[in-house]
Amino acid sequence: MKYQEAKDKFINTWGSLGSLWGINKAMAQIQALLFISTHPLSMEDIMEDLKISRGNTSMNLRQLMDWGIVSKTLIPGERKEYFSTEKDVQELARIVAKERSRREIKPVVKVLKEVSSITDDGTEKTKELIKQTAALHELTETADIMINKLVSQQQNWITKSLLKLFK
Amino acid sequence: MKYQEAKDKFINTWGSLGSLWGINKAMAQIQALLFISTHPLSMEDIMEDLKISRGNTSMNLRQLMDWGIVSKTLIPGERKEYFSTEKDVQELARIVAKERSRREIKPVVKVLKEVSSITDDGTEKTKELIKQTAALHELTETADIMINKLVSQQQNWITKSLLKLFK
DNA sequence: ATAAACTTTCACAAATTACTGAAAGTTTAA
DNA sequence: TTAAACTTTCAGTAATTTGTGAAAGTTTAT
Repeated sequence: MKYQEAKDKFINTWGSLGSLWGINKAMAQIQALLFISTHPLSMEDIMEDLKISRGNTSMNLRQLMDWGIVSKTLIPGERKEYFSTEKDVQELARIVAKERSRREIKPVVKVLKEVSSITDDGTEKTKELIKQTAALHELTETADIMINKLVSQQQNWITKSLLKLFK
Repeated sequence: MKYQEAKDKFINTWGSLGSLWGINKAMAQIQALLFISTHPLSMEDIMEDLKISRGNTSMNLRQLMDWGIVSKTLIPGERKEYFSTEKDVQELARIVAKERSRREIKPVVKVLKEVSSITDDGTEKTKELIKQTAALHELTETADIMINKLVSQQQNWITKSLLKLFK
């Protein structure tokens, strides 16, 4: 497999994986492209390489910047804006986990908590609703906390100890 | 908040959370409905409660059964088929994690491995591609292993120890 | 064998989501 | 202050995903 083929394969695969971490295809592809690039790229570069429109590129770059994954890099003497992505995968994972937690998991945990706190009127169906949503609440919250912790600060240390523990 | 209101809120919220674990809205809602029901439901029951068509109900139930989350429950003397879902949230989490790993993460890990194994032709861009995809490969594989382990067998014990560790 | 009771399939429709391209907006240099 | 170089916005379009409903299929009782 040659460079170009490998590159395309990586960008495509990573692009379709996007849905798994909650971002769209173009966004994931732009990130992938920057991730394996040796230098910051301009909007023009990205458009050409991925064959997507100016508007699409602009909007997705903006989103990636909102997520804190991509940043503008000014190149001295150049008028154009250049973009580059966080290159440390651990840091990348940290950012993604944090953002998803904030945007998607937290609101659900909140609703589960509310629902599981309704007053028990003694009927079987109410008891079941309370019991099951409470269980889900606990699970979701626990998973959220763990993912965030796992993925953050003490990473290397914890990752290694846990892997040992699990083997 | 009364029973009906709480129930609707739960079903809707859980439904929109669906995308997070890779299933569509109707599928997540059906699962949610079964999850808080005190007894197995027929297709008719589900259609009426969620106001979705027969075809939609049938297809999504089938998918839920493919995932191993929902099963047919025959009620003696009844002609109709009844459906119920796994009620243990831990078991539920285990199934979902396993399926997603199999369907989505594994293939990506495979591609990352391939791409990071291309022959190094000495150019800077090839070195970068190899280096970055290798890092991603390691991270993805580690995350996959950990999630699967976390979510499986020794759950209670491990969950508790880890929560203590992290507090 | 027949028909009633029920489920599945699938062509088409509706809804949602993503993309385009051109116009409007912004910044910089002279 | 003007105009060139560049970026953003957004209305309209395209692509994708999800849902419908009726016809076809299956099972069961008689």
